[in-house]
Amino acid sequence: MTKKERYEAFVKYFSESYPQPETELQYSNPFELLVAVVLSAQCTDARINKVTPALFRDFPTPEYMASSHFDELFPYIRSVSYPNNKTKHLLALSKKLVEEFNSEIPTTIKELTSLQGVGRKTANVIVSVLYNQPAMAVDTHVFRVSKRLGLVTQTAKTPLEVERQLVKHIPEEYISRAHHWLILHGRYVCLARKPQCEKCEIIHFCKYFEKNKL
DNA sequence: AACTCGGGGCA
DNA sequence: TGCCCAGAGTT
Repeated sequence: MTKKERYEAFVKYFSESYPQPETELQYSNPFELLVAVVLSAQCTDARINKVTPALFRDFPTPEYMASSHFDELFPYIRSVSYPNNKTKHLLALSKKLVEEFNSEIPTTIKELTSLQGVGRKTANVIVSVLYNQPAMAVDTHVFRVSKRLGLVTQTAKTPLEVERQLVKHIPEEYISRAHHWLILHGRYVCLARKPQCEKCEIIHFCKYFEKNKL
C-alpha cells in the first residue's frame, strides 16, 4: 500500500465515519485560551480546568497578569506541571503582550513563538482554534500515530517534519478533524507501549498493523 | 541531541 | 513508593 493510498483511505474515513467534533470554545476570550494552552504543556486538561476559574477570575487580562508578581501568581498554578517555569513564562508573556502587541493575541506562528512558553505545538493550537487556520499541532500522540499509520516517513525525527508531511497531504478542510482524531486515537487506542489494535477502526490501512500482522 | 523543569494519577 | 504521562527552553 502506497502512502498516497493511505492518505486517500484516511480522508475517506473522515468524510464517511468521523463527524466534525462539536468543539465548544470553553474560553470567553483569546487571552484565556492562550494562557490555558501554555499551561497545558505536559499536563492534562482536567488539571488545567481545576485552576483556570480562579486564575481567570483574578487575572482576566494581560494587564492584570503583567502587573502581578511571581508570589501572587504562583499559588494559582502550583498544581500544574512545572509551575515555576510556567509562572515565569506567564509573567513575561503577559508583559510582552502589553508592551509589544497592544494587549492582543498575535496571529502568526512567528509572533506567537516569540512569546515565552509558546513553542511550535502551542502556537499551532492557537492559530487553529482562535483563527481557524488549518494548522497541525504535533504532540507525542500525533507524532507516534502518524508514523505508525504510515502517513509520514519512518525516518521523520522531529515534530516539524511530521507536521509538514501531514499538512502537505491532508486537505485543508480535514486538518482540524484529523488533528482531533489523532490525539484521541493516541490517547485511548494507539497507545505508546501497547497499541490496542483490536479496538482500531482503521487497521485496513495501517502500516504498523500490516507489518506486524497483529 | 541531550538535558531540565515537577506536579498528579495510579498500581 | 515508584512508575507513567507530556512541551518548551537551554546548553
